[in-house]
Amino acid sequence: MTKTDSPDPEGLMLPVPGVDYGALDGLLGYALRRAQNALYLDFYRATAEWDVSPQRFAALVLIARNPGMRQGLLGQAMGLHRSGALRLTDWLTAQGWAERRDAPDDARAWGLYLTAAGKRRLAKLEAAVAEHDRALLAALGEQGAALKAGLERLAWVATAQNTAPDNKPRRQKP
Amino acid sequence: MTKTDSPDPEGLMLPVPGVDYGALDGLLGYALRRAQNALYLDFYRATAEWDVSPQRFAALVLIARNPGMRQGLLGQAMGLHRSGALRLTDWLTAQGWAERRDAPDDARAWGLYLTAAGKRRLAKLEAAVAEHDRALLAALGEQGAALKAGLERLAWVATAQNTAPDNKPRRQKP
DNA sequence: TATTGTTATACTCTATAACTATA
DNA sequence: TATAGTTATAGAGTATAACAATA
Repeated sequence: MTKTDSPDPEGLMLPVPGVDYGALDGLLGYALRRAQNALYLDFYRATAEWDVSPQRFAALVLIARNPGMRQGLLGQAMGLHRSGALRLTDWLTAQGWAERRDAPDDARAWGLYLTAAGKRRLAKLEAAVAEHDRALLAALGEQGAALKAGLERLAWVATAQNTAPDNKPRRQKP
Repeated sequence: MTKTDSPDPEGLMLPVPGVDYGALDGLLGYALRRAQNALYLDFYRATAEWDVSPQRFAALVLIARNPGMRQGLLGQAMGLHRSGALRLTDWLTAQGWAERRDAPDDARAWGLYLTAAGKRRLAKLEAAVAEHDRALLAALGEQGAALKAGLERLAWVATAQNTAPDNKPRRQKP
């Protein structure tokens, strides 16, 4: 008789001893992917109690700081397609954390607002996330601030290459 | 009559003027996400001609550098579940770029190898990716090397927090 | 009993396309 | 004709669970 499979989450993109990573080890992009993978898992650990993904956390913050914002603007700020912003908003309203109200100046649009429950949830999440980030920066020491500045510059540089006038036609994401 | 929707890829996680990002702007994790988003789109632009995702590119490199490697080891190296490694391998073999051969020492396992076509495709991809990375590093100047080192340290630090003996139980990825 | 790989299934994320109502 | 949001659908990506063959 075979044992029932144990849960097998993995997800840790650790370098495996004995595996040759070839060109990957030299790539800035691969280092970035490894770091993002590790931070993603760490974010989940830090917020395990509240079960909210980084994306949904970001949406809560944006709606809280920009009450009445349009669904489409939320999508634009988060790099999402309209349909993605719709599903994200659906989820937040289903949790009872956000609500759609008619926009006064445009009958086609909604204004998004956090509910009282949403504000309470966000307050807990923000505390956990801030503590998590603080612990990371502390572990990195003085390298931390430089790293954050470097990442911001990298985002800018990569975007500039992507939107340069003379580059090849852009392909859709898969 | 309504116009047919034009394609609407978006995906650019640019800061939107007039939107207040609140706590997000201060978080290392959010800076990392923005950078990864920008680099991801830039990778696609640089490799548009060959239509291979970063993940599939990494799999090609790993199989090329570790001929005969097990499917499970590929998954482990890439942070994938067994079933994910299976689907990735299925896709690579369907393209005619990789093949499964019986492992000599274990009748349950496969050894993975690139085909001649797979090696040719990888050579083109590696050239494009290396050039892409070189351009990025050049744009970053002396900050580039420090950034890469910082990312590697960040991955290590976040993993250490995640696997520390006294932390809370880990939740599954969503 | 544990491991390798498979099959089947499901959920999330994100896209495309076509549609409605409004501007 | 363009925009805000919706619906329906599809494809990655990744997970769970149960299974067979082998170790």
